[in-house]
Amino acid sequence: MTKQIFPSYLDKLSDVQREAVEYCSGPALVVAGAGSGKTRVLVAKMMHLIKLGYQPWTIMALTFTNKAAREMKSRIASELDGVKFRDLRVGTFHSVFLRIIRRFSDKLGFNRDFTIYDTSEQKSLIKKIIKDLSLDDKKYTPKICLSNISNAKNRLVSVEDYRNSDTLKKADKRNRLESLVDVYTAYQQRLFESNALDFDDILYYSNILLRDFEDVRQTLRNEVKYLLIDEYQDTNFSQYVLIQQLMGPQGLVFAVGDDAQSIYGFRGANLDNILKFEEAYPSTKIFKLEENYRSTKNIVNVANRLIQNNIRQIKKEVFSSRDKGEKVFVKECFSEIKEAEYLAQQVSEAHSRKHYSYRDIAILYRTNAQSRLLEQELRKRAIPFKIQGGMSFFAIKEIKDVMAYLKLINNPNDSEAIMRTINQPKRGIGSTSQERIMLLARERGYALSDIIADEKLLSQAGLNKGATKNVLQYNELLEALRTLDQNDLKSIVTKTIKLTGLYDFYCQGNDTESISQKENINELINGITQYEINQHENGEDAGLSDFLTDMSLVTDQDAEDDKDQDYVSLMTVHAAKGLEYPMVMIAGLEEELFPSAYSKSEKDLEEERRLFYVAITRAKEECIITHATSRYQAGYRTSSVESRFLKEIEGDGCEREKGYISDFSNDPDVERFQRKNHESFDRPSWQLQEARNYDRAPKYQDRYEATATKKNCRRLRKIDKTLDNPIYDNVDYGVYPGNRVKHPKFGFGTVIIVEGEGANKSATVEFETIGTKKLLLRFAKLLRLD
DNA sequence: CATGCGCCTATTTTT
DNA sequence: TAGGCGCATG
Repeated sequence: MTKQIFPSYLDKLSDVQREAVEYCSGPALVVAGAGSGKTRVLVAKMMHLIKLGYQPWTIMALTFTNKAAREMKSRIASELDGVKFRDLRVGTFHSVFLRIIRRFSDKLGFNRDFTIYDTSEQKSLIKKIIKDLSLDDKKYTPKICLSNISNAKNRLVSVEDYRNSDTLKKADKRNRLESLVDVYTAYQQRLFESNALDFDDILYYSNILLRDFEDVRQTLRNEVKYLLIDEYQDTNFSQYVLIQQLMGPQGLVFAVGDDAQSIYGFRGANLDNILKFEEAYPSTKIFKLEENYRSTKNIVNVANRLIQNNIRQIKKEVFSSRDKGEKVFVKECFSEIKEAEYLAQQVSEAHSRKHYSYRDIAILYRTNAQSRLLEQELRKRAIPFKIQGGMSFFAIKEIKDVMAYLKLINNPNDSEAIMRTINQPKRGIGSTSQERIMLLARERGYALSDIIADEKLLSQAGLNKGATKNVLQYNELLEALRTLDQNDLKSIVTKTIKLTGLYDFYCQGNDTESISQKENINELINGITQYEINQHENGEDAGLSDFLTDMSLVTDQDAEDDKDQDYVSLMTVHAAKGLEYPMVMIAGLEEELFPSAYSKSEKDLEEERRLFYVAITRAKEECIITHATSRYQAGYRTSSVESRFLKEIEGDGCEREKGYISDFSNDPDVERFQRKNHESFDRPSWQLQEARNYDRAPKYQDRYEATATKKNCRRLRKIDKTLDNPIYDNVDYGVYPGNRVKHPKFGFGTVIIVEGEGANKSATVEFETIGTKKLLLRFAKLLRLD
């Protein structure tokens, strides 16, 4: 009988999957290996709970991407009659809790119409703060400040906590960043004044709401009976505590995740959350989904062999019942150019000979910069492709401008939006005037929105007549925009674009830039129309504030892929998480690249290994891995050592093809590289100033002259004079004349002589003698600078 | 106040 | 090689 209403959702499951779905009497953790049907389990769980009598809206399901949330929602809504989209409390952590914060915003002292600041707004705000506090902007970069603030919030460290923490004080002192507390303090203050939150605040304030407000806690606990969490391995401390506060240690928490796929540590994800799930929820039942339905035996075995090398992980035996399939193939290429040629050729062969569709193929890489050459080679062969990720639509200048005006309609206090729009398009309010306004706001505690509306305040700020008039006009424009009907999205947007003058500014010219700007703006209008339609279909509101809220949480990651188009996908490994392709190619398996040069600690290396694991396990049928022995990077040609991970995957089911050039001196490529390299030797520009940089190996200092500049920083300029004592040493891995190599002791050097053949080459290298602080200082002395 | 040149640095990025 | 940013110039 039940089966008629709930068609076969349990039948489709394996035994373990079904057990996990049916266990509903306490917290549970599902450790779901790659390709083990985790989404299916989550959807089945939801349906099962509804079958047991839970009202749909009492089940909260949290994901990390909008895409995952949308997929879950639509699968449930389509399989269960009578369950409406909007009844499902399924969404990303951020979107679900953003709603909750809006509901209770008065408790936090925020106005209900608060804005969410994106990364670029955060950055621009922090820059102003650094300037205001007159801190050294070489030491206090936006990146450093923001990552510290973000870390603090993710660990639920408030401004006061930060100020009172001896540990943090010591740490900052050690890093000579004593003023970070002040930056954090000012940053929070400014956000508050602008009635704005950043991404981390959403989770942070949700925690505060649950911690400090008994009534909120009670209300929410009554509302949420069961909690489902996807990708649990990627939760951070803030999310971990949030879940606990909401559900309690005995709570009905159903967490699904794979510790082997935790790749967002750099964003605060804490692997311990999944490793120590039982400690947080003592009565937990653990289910392990170990059958990989996605990939062939060879692929699963190779991936297993790799991940074995990690110490911090949950024991499990992932297996495949499929055929062995093709071997995982590892190909050594001479250079990144050869690598790209090879991969493009493989794509083309797979398409023509093996009859793969282009959309069956993905090329993955560690860094976005690697996509360019691949792009070139694919284009050469007229292979259709799409690069996933890259610049997001909302990061485009003209789109940000329009969005800033829209935000300003909604939240007049949004100071970032004011500063962005006040002279965009140009209306004669230059940087001096802008600074004067900001100065007055800061010193006298006025709100920006008050100053721009008040002639007296403007003259008090020191603006001249012309500028004052312009500011007042700008303010009138804003007032006029606010009278528009906020529930007619399309009209408010088109009118905003016209009335602000942005349309004239961007859409008039006939040059390629103007045309693309015009296209982007039209794209925005189309998107808004589509948004209105979708919202109405799902029975949800589509006012300006809904739109702004939703848009503040979308990413390009969420874009639907075109099912009818046939193209090869290019993306970073991070972006590939959760996806699968019959054929996967992974490029650039070299030390310093994959694993990244920035991942030196054991912990970081384990994360890189997991990243490679994610990459391999995207493949269903075939996996090709490449590495180059020489790579042009950041302006230099460098020799690369193959990634340590390649050794780790060697064995059954894995085949390698190494060093195909034995006599490089006759290879036209080598000659070309030498020539190219010679050019870069002669490049006049090169770096290294400032004492703080001395401990980093500088580039190309075979010949330099030292000069002192005003700013107390030394500049060494290239002169035609060879260093007295070049160091020569042998390097034992594949190198080519003219390449730069790194020696553990001597730093960077240039290959001059290479002996031996094939993979057993060794090289004599001339090393720069000033790779370290000490040596550099000595060098400076030599030139009578010190 | 707007524009252009030269200098500097250079991961990954679910929200 | 490239984008971003600060400073100097018109």
